[in-house]
Amino acid sequence: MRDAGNSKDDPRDTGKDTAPGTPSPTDFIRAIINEHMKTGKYEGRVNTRFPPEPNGYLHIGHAKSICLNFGVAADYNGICNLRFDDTNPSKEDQEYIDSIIEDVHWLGFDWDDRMYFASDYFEKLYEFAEQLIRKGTAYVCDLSAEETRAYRGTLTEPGKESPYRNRSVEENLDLFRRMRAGEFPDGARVLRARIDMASPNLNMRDPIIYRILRSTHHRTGDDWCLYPMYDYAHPVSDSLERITHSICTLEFEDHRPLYDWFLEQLDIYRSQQIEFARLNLSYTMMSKRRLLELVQLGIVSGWDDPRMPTIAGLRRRGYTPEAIRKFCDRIGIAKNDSMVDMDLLEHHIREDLNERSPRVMAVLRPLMVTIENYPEGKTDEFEIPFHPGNPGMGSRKVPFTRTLYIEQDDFQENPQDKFFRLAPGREVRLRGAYFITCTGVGKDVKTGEITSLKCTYDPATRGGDSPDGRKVKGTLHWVSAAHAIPAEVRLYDRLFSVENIGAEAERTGKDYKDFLNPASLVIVTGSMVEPSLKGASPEDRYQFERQGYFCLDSKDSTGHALVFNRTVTLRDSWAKIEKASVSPGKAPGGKARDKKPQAAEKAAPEKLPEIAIDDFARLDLRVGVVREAGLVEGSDKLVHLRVDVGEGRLRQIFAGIRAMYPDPAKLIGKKVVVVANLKPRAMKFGTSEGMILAGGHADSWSICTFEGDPEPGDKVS
RNA sequence: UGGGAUGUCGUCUAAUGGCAGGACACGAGAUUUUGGAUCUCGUUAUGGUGGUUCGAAUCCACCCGUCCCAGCCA
Repeated sequence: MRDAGNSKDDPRDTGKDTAPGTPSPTDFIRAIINEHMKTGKYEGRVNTRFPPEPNGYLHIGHAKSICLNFGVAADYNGICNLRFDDTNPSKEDQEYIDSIIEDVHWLGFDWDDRMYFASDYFEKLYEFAEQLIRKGTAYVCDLSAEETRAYRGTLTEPGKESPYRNRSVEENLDLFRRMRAGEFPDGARVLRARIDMASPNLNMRDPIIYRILRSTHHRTGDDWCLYPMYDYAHPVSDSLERITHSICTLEFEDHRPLYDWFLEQLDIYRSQQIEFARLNLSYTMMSKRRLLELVQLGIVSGWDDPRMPTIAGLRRRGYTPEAIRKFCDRIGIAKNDSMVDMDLLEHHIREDLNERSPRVMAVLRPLMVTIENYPEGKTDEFEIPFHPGNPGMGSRKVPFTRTLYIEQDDFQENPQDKFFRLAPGREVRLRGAYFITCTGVGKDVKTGEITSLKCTYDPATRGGDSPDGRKVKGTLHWVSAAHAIPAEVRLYDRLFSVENIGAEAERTGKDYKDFLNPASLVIVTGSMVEPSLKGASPEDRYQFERQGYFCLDSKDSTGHALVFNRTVTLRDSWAKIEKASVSPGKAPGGKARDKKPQAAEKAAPEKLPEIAIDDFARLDLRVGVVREAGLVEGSDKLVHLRVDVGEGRLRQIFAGIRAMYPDPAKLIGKKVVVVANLKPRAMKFGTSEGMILAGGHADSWSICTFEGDPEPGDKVS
C-alpha cells in the first residue's frame, strides 16, 4: 500500500520525476550550464558530485543539494558522483557513511559505480603537494596555531609573512617528507600555499594545505598522520574526477579564488565551482553540530528521531521521497539567503499522502458510547472504501457493535458556537455507519468528568445516509470497542517554537535549546484503532480520518503493541475557528501548538525592546465584569475567574493575583481590563482565555478596575 | 570600518529593456458521508533617491539593509 501511486506530472519536476534531457525552468545554475553548452566549454559534458562529509546524518538541506546535483546531471544527460569528503578522521565515522548511502538511495538517486572518497586520493594529493613545493608555491611552516592566527592579520589589516616562508625547495621537500614519515608531533608543522599575506581575502593568506593529525581514519587506518585540508583536497578531487560543475553553498564563495588557484598551479582539469544559497527552514535548524548535540544530550532519541530534520528522521516520521523531492524542486535555486516556511514542506507531504494513503479510523482519546437501542451481542459489518476519491484502492470491512468509542473532542456537553459535533440531543453521523443521537451523559460522580455517553441510532440510516434526506452537520470517526486494537500514538510537532532559532537566540542572548517546543512530542497511550490495522507493517502510511497522516513506527512498533507516528495533521479549519480572533501575529501553526506559557519578563522596563504602535494596537483590550471568582486548588498564586466580556458567554481566566486578592469573591462585580485577543492558554487547571491588567510595585499592586458606565465588551482605549 | 555576496507579495521563486507571473500562506464562496479533498474568486511585492531610455525589477550613480570570511573544520 505504501508508496503506491505516482506523483502528478508537473513540469517543474526534476531529477527522477522528469525524463533526462528536458531541463526545468532555468535557475541560475542551469543558465550557466546552458551557456556552457552553447560555447562548448565542457564539450557538452555535465558531471556533478554530491560531496558529504561523513560526520553526521544527512538533513533536508542536503536533500536540496542532492536534488540539485543529481537533478542537473539528469537534465543534461550527465552524471553525478557520490563522493565522501573524508579528510578529517577525528570527526568522521563509518556509521555516517552507511546512513548517507541509505538516505541518498532512499531519496531516489543512484551513482552506479561512482562512489568515491577523498581518502582514495590521499596518495595523489600528496604527490601534487610535492609538486607545489617544487614549484616554490608551497612551504613548510613551523609557526604554532596561535602564531599562525596572529600572523594572518585581521579583516581590515594585512597579515605578516611567516619567517619560514622562504625556505629552500630542498628543505621544504625534506621537511614535508619527514612530516609524512611521522617525525614531528601533531601541530608542529604544516604545509602552506605561498600566495599573498596581504590579500583582502583571508583564504589567500598562505592557507594551510596539510596538517599533522594522528587519528585513525575510518578507511585508511593509520597509514597517514598527515591529512589535507578541504580547500586543497576539494578542488583536486573534483579535478581528478573531471567534475565539470562543482556546486556548493554560498559560504564557499570566498574560497573560489583558492579553488581556482590550486587547479591553475597544478595545471589540472578545470572544474568550476558555483555557489547557491543553502536551505533554511522555519522552526528547525540544519546545523550538524547542534543536531549532533541534540542526539548526544538525549533531547531527541537519535538522528532518526521523527522530529529531526534529517532524512532518516523524516523517513521515520512518514515523509515520502517524492514529497521531499517535489519540495526541493518548488523552493528553487538562487543566491539569496532565505528561510523557507515549514508550511511549504507540510503542504507537499499532505499533497502526496492525500493521494496515496488509505483512510482508516483511529480514536486517539476514546470516549465510550453505548447505542442503547442496538441489540447486545449483535455485530454489523460495513464495507468502507479506503479512499473517497480512488475506488481502485479498495475497501475494508469495519465491525459495528452496541459499544463504541468516539473521540473525546467530538463531544461537548455545552457546545460552543459553530461546534458541529455531538452534544446532548444532537444527531451526527458515524462515518460509514449510522446516524446517532446523544441521549445521556455519564459522569464521574467525584470529578464531574465525562466518562461515557448514551446514544440511540436510526436503523434507517444504515451506511450513513438518511432516506428522508435529513442532514447532519457532523461526521465522526469511531471504532467498535470489542474489535478495536489498542495502540500508542505519537503526536509529533515542530521541534522548535520559534521560526528563526539562530536569530532569536542572538536577539535574546539565549541558547537555541531554550526554544525547543515542549509539545514537539505528545505520546498518547490507550488509543483504539480499527481492526484492519492488525497487519500493518513498519512505515506503512495511513490517513487516520479527520486527524492526520500516520505511519507505523519502524523501530518501536511490534505485532502486539502498535506504535503510530503522526507525520502531519490534516488541514484543520476547525482548529482555526477555535483559535480565531485570538493570537496576534503568526501562531506557530496547526493544531495543538500552544506555546509554552511565557514567563513573566523580569527585565527592567527600560530594557524591554520597543514595540511599534501597530503592535500595541493589536491588543484587544475590553471591559470585563467578573461574574464568578474562586481559589484554584493546587495553586497558591492563581485565582479562577469567569468574566463577562459581552460575548454572550463567560470567559474562564486564570490570573496570578492571589497574593493581593486572597479572597477572590470580593472581585465579583468588578469591572476589569481584559486582554481579549490573547491566544487561549492550556494550563494544568484548564484553559485560560485572556489576561486581566494589573499594575503597581513588586509587593503592592492591584488590578485595573473601572467605576461607573462601561459595559462588558466595551473597547478600552 | 577590508573583502565577497545579496535585496521582487507575509514566505520561496519567475520575469535577462516591453502586461510584475507561479507556489505556499491568508481571506471569501461553492461542494462534500473526513471541519479533509476538490472547485471558483480575491488581497498583498520590485529597499531608497537620482539618472539613461519611447519604455527600467532589469542599465548607470549614490545611499540603505541583510548575509558570509580572521579553524591546523568542511
